[in-house]
Amino acid sequence: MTRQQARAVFQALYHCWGPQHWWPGETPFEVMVGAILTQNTSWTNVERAIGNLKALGVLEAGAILALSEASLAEALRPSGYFNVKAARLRAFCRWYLEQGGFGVLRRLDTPTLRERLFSVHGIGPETADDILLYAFERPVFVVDAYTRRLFGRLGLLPEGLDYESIRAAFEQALGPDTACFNEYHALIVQHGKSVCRPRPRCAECCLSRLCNSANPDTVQGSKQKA
DNA sequence: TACCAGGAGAAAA
DNA sequence: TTTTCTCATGGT
Repeated sequence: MTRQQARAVFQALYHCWGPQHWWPGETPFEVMVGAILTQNTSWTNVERAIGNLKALGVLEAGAILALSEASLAEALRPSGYFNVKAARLRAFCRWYLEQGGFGVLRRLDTPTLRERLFSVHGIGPETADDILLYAFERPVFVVDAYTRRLFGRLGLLPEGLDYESIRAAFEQALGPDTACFNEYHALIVQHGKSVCRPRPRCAECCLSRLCNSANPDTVQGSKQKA
C-alpha cells in the first residue's frame, strides 16, 4: 500500500463521515477501561457498563480492585462477556497501580509501553494499540476487523496478513502521525458499522470508485452471499 | 431467528 | 504452529 493509496482512502472516508472526535472518554483511564470493555462488543453496550461504574463511583483503578469480582461483573454485564471482562479489568487495574499509574507510564517509550501492556492478561495487540493511541496519544495505527475487511475489499492488503504486518504497512505509508491515526481508525470503524459490513451495502459506499479500480470482483459485493 | 458488534485466551488438532 | 472454541449482552 502506497502513501497515496492510504491517503486517498482517508480523504474519501473523511469527506463522507467527517471528524469522529474519538475516543469518547473523559480521562485516559476511562479510555483504557473502554478499550478493554469494547472487545468484540458494540460501543453502546460499553457505554452502559461505564455508566454503571460511574454510578458506583468506581471509575478508578483502586476502587475497581476494591469491588468483589462478582460486583464488578454485575456492573459490566451490559457490555457482554462480563465474567471474562471483570477478570481482565481487574488484571489491568492491578498492573496499572503496580506500574505507578498514568504519570509514570506516560514517560515510557512506545515499544516499552506496548510490551508492558502485552504482559497484562486480556490485552492483545488491538487493545494495546487502542490504549497507546487514544489514551497515551502515541503514533500507533490500530488494526481491527473493519480494517482487514475494508482494505481487503479494496485490494490494498492481501488476505491473511498478520496484525503486525498490517500495522507496519499503515505506519510506513503514512508516517508517524497521531492525529491522523486517531481519525483514520475512527473513520474505518464508522464506515464499517454503517456500510462495509460482512454483507456490504456497496451502493452506499463512498469508496465505490476506489473499490472499482482496485478489485472489481469484490466491489459490488458480488462475491458475497446474499 | 439469525446475525453482528471497536478480541483475546485456552484448548484442540 | 495453526485452527477452533468459548465467553454473552443488546440491537437490527
